[in-house]
Amino acid sequence: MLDLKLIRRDPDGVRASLARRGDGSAERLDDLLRLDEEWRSATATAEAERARQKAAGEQIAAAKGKGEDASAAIAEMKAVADRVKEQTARAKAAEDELQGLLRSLPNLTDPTAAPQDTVVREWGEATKTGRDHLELAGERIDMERGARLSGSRFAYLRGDLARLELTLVSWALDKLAGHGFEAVVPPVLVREEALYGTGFLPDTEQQIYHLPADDLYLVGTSEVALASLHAGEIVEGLPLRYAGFSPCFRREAGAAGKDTRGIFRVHQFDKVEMFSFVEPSASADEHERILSIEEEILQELEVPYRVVNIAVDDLGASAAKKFDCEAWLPGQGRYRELTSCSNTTDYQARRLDIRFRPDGGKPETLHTLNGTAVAVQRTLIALLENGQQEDGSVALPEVLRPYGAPSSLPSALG
RNA sequence: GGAGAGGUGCCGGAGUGGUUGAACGGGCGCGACUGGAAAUCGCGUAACGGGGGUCAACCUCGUUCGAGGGUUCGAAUCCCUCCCUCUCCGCCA
Repeated sequence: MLDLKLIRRDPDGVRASLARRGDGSAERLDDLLRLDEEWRSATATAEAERARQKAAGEQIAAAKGKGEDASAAIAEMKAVADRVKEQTARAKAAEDELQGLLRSLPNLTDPTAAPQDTVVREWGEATKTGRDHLELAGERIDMERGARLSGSRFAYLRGDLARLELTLVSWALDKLAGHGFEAVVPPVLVREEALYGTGFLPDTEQQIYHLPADDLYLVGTSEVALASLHAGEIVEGLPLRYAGFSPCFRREAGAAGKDTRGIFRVHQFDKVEMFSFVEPSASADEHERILSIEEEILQELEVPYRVVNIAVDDLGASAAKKFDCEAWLPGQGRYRELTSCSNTTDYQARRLDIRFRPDGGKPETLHTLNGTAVAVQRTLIALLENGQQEDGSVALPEVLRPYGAPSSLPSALG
């Protein structure tokens, strides 16, 4: 949610920032300003009536206390009470409409968010082509039985690969702990408020699983649960950093026919996610910091990648700026998104009412950021395809050895 | 799933229709006392919104006693819905 006071102070600046999204949100600003004026005028009227009512109420109380008859005053107050009710309702209606519009607007855009997708840098040799992850994994990625159980886009991870997931996660959590991120296993079944608070609603409803019998939603990322960790709080000790490990659920409606082979795009996957709560002045640096951790992870996993500054018209509602790390996948012969990190500035924090107290000052809305550490399924693809040998076996990165990974996975060919 | 109890300020805990933003205690801050400290005493201790303002640490009005509705001249106190916590039984990883 945007800061209403900022919109009042600098409507043109806000309009220009929103206009970069090209989604029509900038055009709704005039309506918002009009509603704001209406709300303020209605509020002033309602509060003046209310003040009169309270003052008269005290007199009635005082009179009764002295044993005097207050029935005349009470009769008179009925009219005032009606007027208070009427004006309060008017102010509430204006406020509801204003809030509704305000909540529908996406975040402002960062001036350094790119006009078009822009490659920031590349790392590693992105030249190799070869077998894809399904050929290399064999039955260790079991799509057929996954589909028999749950439908398309579901898979069993078996044997070596099931073990490798745990290795990756435990390695990642250790690494993140070294960077100050506390490990968290969050709930993945959440209330609607959490999705509104993080800006996934009303933005991506077609992606989200809903359980109507209990009115709960399955999260598409632990970002939702991590952001809500401090909802409604005035937190201390910034920066606060969390590494969430959880399954993620996505309906992938609208992605029919896209990435249908293998586990690149599935309805359920596991992810280690970074999430930071920081002071506003620190969020740009934190964004770079999270990006550098993502790069460190890919480098240590020996996966060639490139960093892309994502086009401003392609950002989700809550992000002011986003980087993707795209890994080179020899099976596809191209770069594909593996991880991603966003600076959501104060957008989620305002919706979730998360603040901090600056030195001796009044509470202020803080900034939140999120980034993928390890998206397990896609990382497995990258490891399999980049580590593949002539004979179909797969060399694994050295860093995983201390966590129990073998130096290579046996071939599934044969 | 069944049966009860309860949600009040930073914390504990009063308060069942009328100057209650909220007794009392604790914590915390400032001051006094002290060579210093403890103890003691005094004062203070929220957030949000509107309006004003030398746009500020200020003034003023309003809101907030889990959330949202309702009754009433007036609600923390009465009614309804929802959320949460606790206890007992059942069930279960």
